Amino acid sequence: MKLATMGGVKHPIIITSSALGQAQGLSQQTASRRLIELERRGLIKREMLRKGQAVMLTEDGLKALGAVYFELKQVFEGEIASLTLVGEIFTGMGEGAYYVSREGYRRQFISKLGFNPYPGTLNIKLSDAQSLRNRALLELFKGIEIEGFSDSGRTFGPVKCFKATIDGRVEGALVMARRSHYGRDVVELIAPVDLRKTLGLKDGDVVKAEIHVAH
Amino acid sequence: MKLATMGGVKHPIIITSSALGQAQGLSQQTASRRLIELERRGLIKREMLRKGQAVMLTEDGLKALGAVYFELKQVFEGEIASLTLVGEIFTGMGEGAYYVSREGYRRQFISKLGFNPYPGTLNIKLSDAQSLRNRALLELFKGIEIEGFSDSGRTFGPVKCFKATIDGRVEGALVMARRSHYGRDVVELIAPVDLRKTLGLKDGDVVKAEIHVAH
DNA sequence: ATTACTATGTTTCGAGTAA
DNA sequence: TTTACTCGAAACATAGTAA
Repeated sequence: MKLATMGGVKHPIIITSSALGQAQGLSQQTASRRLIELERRGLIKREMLRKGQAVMLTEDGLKALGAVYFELKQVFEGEIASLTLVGEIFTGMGEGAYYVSREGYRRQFISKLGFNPYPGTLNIKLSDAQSLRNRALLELFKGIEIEGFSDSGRTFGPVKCFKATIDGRVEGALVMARRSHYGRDVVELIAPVDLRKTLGLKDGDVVKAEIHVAH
Repeated sequence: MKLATMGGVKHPIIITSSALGQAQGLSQQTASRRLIELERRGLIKREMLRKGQAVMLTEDGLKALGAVYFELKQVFEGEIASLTLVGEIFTGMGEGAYYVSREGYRRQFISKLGFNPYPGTLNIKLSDAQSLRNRALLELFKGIEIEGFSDSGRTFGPVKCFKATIDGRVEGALVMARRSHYGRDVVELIAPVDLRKTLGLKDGDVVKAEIHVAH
């Protein structure tokens, strides 16, 4: 938490173990040992410098902190209903259309999301820090589970979904594969209609998705 | 936190020490000891019942939890607006180093900014109109107050600081003396490291500082 | 300068158990 | 049943110091 409040979420912070200890009212040795332990647990990444070290939270580290934040948020503000993601749309290589139209998935989309998805996904590259944080928080929610299956010798993994309102106008869903072909800063949306056409979007346009997270 | 998430904020919750321990992956003894300690510190109120005890957070207990919540909120909601200042660096007459390394200031920098400043300041002459406007706006924010003090017959005045991200890489701070030896178009930055060395800067180079103004 | 190891002291934990 | 004490064990912190 101290590292996060010092700014180690966005950029690495350059700090010495003794300064970190001092900031926490602890010794240099304890700060050093804790940094080692956090690194071992994969919660931070470190790089040693001549004067101190560059420290930054990992995705897992931010997630662990998010779990605490979340619990407290529920105490102070009640349940969270939705998270907003903002980013630019871009064209993928058509894998989205392929997966979405697999019958094993399509059937579940219809029964669990309540709509027959248009064969294609809208790819969004998240741009701002808030969206990246919200994307990390989404990992903590259960969402709507789409089960994996096998089809003609291929296996298709399980997928987690969230209902979403896209640009305040279209009801669709966010789909998150356990192992995505994109990085953590990309999300994919589906809807009963062709989102590009319906919303009049082209590559580079900014789109906003409100993700509904029934707890 | 566990007691709060169990509902002990509004109404007392009725619980046994062994159930509380189990909920936290701890023993009955530890849960009991912790309840005693929380009560001693005035963070909870208790009433023993035949089967278990009625436990509720006090005002102080909720306040203590709130302090943690707000710190995390700033990490995740980014409730910190920021202003960008751009300008050319130049060499002063070494006064910066003198002031920064006064123990009366240094101690406060460590406790209030979270780092031990490198003994020297990076002077920036603001070049564009936007930066000059932002510099003026900074006067309106409270910032982080560094108190004045006396040392061997000399008085050192109060200083206002803002945490800052310099060139998107280093976390430091903007320091603004109430009565600066420079004009309104000059700002001074400090950081835990030698900014010139770390960022590879020389006189005349343009540097960008993102000033965080706690809301 | 740093980081981080070793040794030692201190705090925290839980088994056993009294009330 | 409970709560909570005692006490040995485990975890954690810091001083001293090597690299």
